[in-house]
Amino acid sequence: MIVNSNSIMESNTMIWFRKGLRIHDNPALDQARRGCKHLYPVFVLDPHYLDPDQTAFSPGSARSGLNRIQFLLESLRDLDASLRRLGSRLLLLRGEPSPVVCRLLKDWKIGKLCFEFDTEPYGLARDKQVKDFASKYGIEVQSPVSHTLFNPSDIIGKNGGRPPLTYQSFIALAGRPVDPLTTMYSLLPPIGETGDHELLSVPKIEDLGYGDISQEAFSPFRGGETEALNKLDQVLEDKAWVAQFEKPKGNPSAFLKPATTVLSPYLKFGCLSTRYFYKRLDDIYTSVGKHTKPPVSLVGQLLWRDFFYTVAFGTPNFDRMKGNKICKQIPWRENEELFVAWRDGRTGFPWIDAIMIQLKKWGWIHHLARHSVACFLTRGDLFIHWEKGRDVFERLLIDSDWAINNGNWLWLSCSSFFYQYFRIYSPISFGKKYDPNGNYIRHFLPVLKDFPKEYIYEPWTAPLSVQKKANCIIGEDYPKPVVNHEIASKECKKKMGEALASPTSKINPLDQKASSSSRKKQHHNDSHEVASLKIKQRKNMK
DNA sequence: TCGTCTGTTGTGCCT
DNA sequence: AAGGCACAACAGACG
Repeated sequence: MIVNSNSIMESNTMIWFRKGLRIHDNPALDQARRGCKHLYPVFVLDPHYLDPDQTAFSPGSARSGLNRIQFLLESLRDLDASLRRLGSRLLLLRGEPSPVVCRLLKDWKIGKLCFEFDTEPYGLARDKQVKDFASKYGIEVQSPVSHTLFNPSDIIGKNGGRPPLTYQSFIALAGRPVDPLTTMYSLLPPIGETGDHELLSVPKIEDLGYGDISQEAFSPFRGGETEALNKLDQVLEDKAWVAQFEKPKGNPSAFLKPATTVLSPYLKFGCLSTRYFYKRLDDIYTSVGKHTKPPVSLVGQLLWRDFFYTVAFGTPNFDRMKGNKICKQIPWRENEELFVAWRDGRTGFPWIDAIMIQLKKWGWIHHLARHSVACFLTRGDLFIHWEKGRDVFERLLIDSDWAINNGNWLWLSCSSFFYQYFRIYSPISFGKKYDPNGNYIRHFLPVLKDFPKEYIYEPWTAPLSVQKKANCIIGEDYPKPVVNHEIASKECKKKMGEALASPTSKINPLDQKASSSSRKKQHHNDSHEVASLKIKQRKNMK
């Protein structure tokens, strides 16, 4: 703790925005604006996040698809506008965030630095550099936890130093979250001298070197706190819907009016405070009386978010199979061809492909749609590593969130939390039960739009005359299925059963040395199974 | 929390 | 008035 002896140092404060791109319920901002003469609101544009990467599989940077970059820029534009209304503005700089912030701290003679605590490994490493620098120069640092309902450290502490691994145990530890701040600002302290640092205005996506992007379909969801609060009001208007919300009952094929709130991208960037959202929901529950409960209710969804944040924070290598103590070790297979077919929406299963196209175009898909394609890629059909799928989601989703995305891939692939590996989503009947006419498929896969509904989920079974009439020949205009679901899912179940029963599924190659003989044996079985599956697939293609 | 398939039972409506 | 029919809701097997 730095003593408040140096009034010159005290007078300059920096609020460093990363997530938490909002004014409302922003503890870091609130702490920053107190008792300072000059307030410097900073955001650092990271070239790795923004600049085009030609080697990536979709338009975007090394770290993000175009839709999420767009969402971030919109959020920054909105934040800047809000700050300007309060007599301030967003100071935008470009470069690697930590060194840039350190330079600014020094050049602007900052006495106090505030930023929202970030629990992700990337954020922790980034912030450590800045904290070390600050402590070296006697700069006070405040980093309140406000991205989640609870402080993951508190929950882990209450649980004896280990993160709770079930939702119910998490709930038992959590209690009620703290109330959001309700302070309304009319004016923030002014910005001081900024010297010769180049301050940018929020770039347009065209300014980032993406050339002609008019061909890319952009997400229908706009970023920013203003948009978030408007959407929240819209969602909460229908109190009966809010009170009766049950997550598993949503319709994944609804896209004109999605079955969930689609507030996740705003939570991801902190355009919407999760504590404020919680409070608003709680008020509705109180006024309505009868309402659904966790885990299925809307509040239950916020708690799921905190659950995954907590486990992710307390689990080393949470985003990997190897070295991850809570992750089953499963001999996933390598198959680039099948993986690329999945990623690019060319599996030949219209339900799967339509979802992957919506993901690419919108940057958002329904929760159960995520389940469908994740199951298909991993334990359901292709038996490909969940990390490969995780990477695709992480890039394309506008709401992609490190803890939640990894948590759900662990869940869906039966690698952690959930192990009912024989519960496999059918790539044919699951979608059909919600959307028998196939409107969702027709919309996202227009090549199939004239297929009769009898065949639209399994177009390869349509007689050639039907294919001709629909102007879409399977194998030419739309791919044949890459696997036979009956056979592939049976193989997967067999392999999952063996993998989960095997003691090696618990052995963690980085922690414990598996005996070399058992490893060899496992590898042998693995390649044998892949070979036999390939033969079967070839047979089915005919 | 969030599977699929099949078979049974119950319901509403028609003739 | 009883039988036929379609369909929803549910239960159990499967793995």
